[in-house]
Amino acid sequence: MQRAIALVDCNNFYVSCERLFQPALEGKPVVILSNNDGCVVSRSQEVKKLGITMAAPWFKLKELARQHGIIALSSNYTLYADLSNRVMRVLAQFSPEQEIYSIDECFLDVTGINELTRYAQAMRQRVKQHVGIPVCVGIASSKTLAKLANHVAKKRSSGVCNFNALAEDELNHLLSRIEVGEVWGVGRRTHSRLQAMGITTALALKCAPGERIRAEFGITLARTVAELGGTACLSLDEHTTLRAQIICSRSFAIPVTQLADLEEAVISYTSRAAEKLRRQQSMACCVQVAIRTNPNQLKAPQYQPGLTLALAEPSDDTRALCHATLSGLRQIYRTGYAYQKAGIILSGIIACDNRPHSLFDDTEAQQKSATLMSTLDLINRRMGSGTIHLLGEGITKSWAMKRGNVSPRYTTELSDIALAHAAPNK
DNA sequence: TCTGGGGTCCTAGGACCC
DNA sequence: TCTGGGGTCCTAGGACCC
Repeated sequence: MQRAIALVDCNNFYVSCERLFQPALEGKPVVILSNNDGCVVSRSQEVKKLGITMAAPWFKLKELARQHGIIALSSNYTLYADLSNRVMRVLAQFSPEQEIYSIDECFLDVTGINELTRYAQAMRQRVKQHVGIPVCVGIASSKTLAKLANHVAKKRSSGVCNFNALAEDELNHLLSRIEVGEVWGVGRRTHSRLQAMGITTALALKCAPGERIRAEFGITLARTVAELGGTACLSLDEHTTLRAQIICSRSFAIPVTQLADLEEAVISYTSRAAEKLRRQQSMACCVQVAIRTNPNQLKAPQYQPGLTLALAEPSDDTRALCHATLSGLRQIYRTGYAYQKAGIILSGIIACDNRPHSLFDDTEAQQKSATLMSTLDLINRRMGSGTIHLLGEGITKSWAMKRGNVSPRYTTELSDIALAHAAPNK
């Protein structure tokens, strides 16, 4: 039986989330900005038509935005994450095998289902009805082809495209009209190298000699070529495994020069990462800390050090992890630089159940730590993130990022719901 | 003046071992 | 002066994704 993989992708996800709660934004050009209102991370259809690209720096677009009356909102990840969960729960009803690939898309194994096109229409309708977010569905025999089918679906009013229902020459005709850079796994670098070889369309890549691709580009692109030919090389990953690394990094609202401010930031990021670590019931063996100056500030002196440290024993205790990241920070910090960003990475991640035991384990201290951490997590979940935190995180956080125009957390914060109702409907 | 954040996979090269 | 071959493990860096 032919394998059938569906890729369901939300349309302009962050913009659609905002429109759900501010219907007045419907039909207007809207962009959502990254942290610090730095660049564009989601665009409405009207904005895409103006030629504004993904990740374009906002400050360069302000004049164009004024001319066209573009509405810019700061990103509100709490809201987007909550709506994403709802979309994914609805889609899970359509297949027992679901891979949540990103905040706004998932793969579903729909092998063996009859009338796939009608089935895909049912997905769209149910998500629209239950959550209010518009989605498009692409179906094909491999994940890479399903991504391309979705690309085609986005341009159709039906919002659905099923490659499995097409004859070979019909499919090839569609692929011949898609630029090779649109193929999943072909980034900027590979795109220009392929073009230099005369491979400019998805069809040309599908027909490229596998061995030459393998030799010149490596195994990853060779798999992509096989997938374009309908041979599934990538399986659905149902995320039962632990994350291999947990990253927390942010740019500052203003350049930071003092060690004390960097210390506050690093403690705060380590605390967020430690929460994630405990949420997946795991411990880390290594921490990495990195800071950097602004690489776009070409004239300023540049410095971007990083340091990885092994912990004496695996830990999920915020205090132990902060102790390590702070010690790393103090080793790499130098005066005389204007730092723009700091980040930490937890790695060497193992499940708590697999923690190695040693003769010298202090069981009592370990239990105390576990109790303290789970109490901390419980309070922060109930009372709001950051209710209890280490004092070293700082109170004022002068370095914290700026978000000029953020919407209320309509679905997750009681006080914001009240605010939403009190606000006059302009 | 102002350019995000969080992740994965692959590869090359060094250290080390027998 | 001459200085093997093969294996493993780790890390850094590159490329990609959304």
